[in-house]
Amino acid sequence: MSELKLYNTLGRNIQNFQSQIPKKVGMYVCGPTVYGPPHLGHVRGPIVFDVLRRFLKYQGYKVRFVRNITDVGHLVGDADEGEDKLQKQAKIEQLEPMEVAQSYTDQYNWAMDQLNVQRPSIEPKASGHIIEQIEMIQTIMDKGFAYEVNGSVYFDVMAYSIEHKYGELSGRNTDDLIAGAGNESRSLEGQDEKKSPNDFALWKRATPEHIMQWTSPWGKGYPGWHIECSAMSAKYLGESFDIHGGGMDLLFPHHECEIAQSKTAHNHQLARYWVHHNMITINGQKMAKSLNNGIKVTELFEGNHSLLSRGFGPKTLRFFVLQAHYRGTLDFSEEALIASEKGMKRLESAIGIIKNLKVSDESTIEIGDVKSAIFDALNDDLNTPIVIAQLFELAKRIQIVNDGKEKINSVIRDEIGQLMNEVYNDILGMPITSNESSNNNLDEIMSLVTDIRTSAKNEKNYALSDLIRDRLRAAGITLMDSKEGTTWKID
RNA sequence: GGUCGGAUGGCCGAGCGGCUAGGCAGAGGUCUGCAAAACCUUCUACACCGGUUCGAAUCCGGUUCCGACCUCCA
Repeated sequence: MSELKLYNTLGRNIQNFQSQIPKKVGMYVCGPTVYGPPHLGHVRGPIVFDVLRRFLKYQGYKVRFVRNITDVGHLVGDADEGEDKLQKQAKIEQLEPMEVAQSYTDQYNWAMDQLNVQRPSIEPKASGHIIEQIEMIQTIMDKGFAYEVNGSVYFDVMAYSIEHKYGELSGRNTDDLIAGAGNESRSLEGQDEKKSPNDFALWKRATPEHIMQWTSPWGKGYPGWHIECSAMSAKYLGESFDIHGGGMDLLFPHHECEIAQSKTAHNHQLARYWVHHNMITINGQKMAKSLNNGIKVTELFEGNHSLLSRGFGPKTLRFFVLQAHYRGTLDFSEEALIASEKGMKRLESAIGIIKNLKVSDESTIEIGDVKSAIFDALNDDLNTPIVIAQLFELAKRIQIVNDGKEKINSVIRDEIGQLMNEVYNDILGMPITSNESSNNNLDEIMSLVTDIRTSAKNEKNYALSDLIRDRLRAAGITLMDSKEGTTWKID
């Protein structure tokens, strides 16, 4: 089997993956800011990194997967004038800020469970790591890379730039940033306190009405936008670890700042592989809270949205996401979702007939080529669309055998079953639903009903047979007639 | 304005020098009392203009359009 290769944003090329410690991987992924219900945009990253995590595990790695919860709240855009997001929501809802954060955290985790995204090994909260963040800020200050002004602490990008390259990840240079900064009118709070427009806050002085604030060596305040990830990743994964993941929109400034903070505090690189997934777009535009074009996960599941005529299951959403490569944008539409859903069902119906395939002594089909194509694709920067295409190829071969055009022996049949299970279920994280009903009573009843209908059909009493079919359909059960008899499924 | 990505058939999406994925939709067919489902077969592409090459969707240059980031965001 070939080696895993990943596109590393740090270096902007495909690189062979090698873990720092043999057979162990430390992985940090930026989690949600819990100030609103989960929407479609929140979904792609977790699914992508879940597949990466599952694939690493499949290859025998022990993975420690850390995904944070940002519950401290950051400054919001122009309309909200420096008010803490969580505080703002709290006022609206008349709740404790932590109650709001907890509620959205629960909603987020519920959505992740629905999507079959495995829970992180550790899910640290920013609010629970204020001490670690303060300590890290202090270290950065002690080393001369940060300064205090009026109870706020800023990172000194100029001082950092003497020995380091601020912009190594995002490909920006500080001059361009300054040129760009003056371009539009952005009157961020505290801009004038900074030595350079490039400097970013490590600690922010809190105004009295700020609910979420903590005591620090610089007075009451709250941590800056980027320090939590640096502090918490170091605590749980070490000062240098293997993979740091996140959305492309976090590349700058968030990840760039994390690198600067960690390099100055710890004297070595933060993560060795930076993996960024692209956005889900809607009508070609990214979906974001700030653009107000988001579809909530619950709206998608329930079909309760102007762009949807009905609901779509979490599995469909997961399949939809995995049908595109993680580094490209993925354009959302109901039409595309329907396409994924139908394809997924077709694939799964093929999976469902594997165990019923008639075996011969010999096999006229092989699957070695498909198997190697699948693992080559996974190793090639996690090319899940090709993996899925190969699974369809496998489905095709299953059907050909089922139609009696080719033969299969029990060895190959079991191999197909195992491959499907490993790839589709274990690695892609698509749970294979069993066709067998867990309800024996229902089986008995349906068996009776279909028998009645079959005898009605035999007597050419089509009025009765169609009535049964229509009534069952209304109840959510679809009957399918074939030569072998009538089968049924619950929609 | 700066930095970085894109433009593939009706839609979603792979591919990254020759073998021209895959899914959905469309068309035809098998099956069927009729349906549905399932299965089989099949038609539509590489934004535009040059160049390199025996050969380009794929490499190079230019043009047009689109997006992301530079301000919280997955």
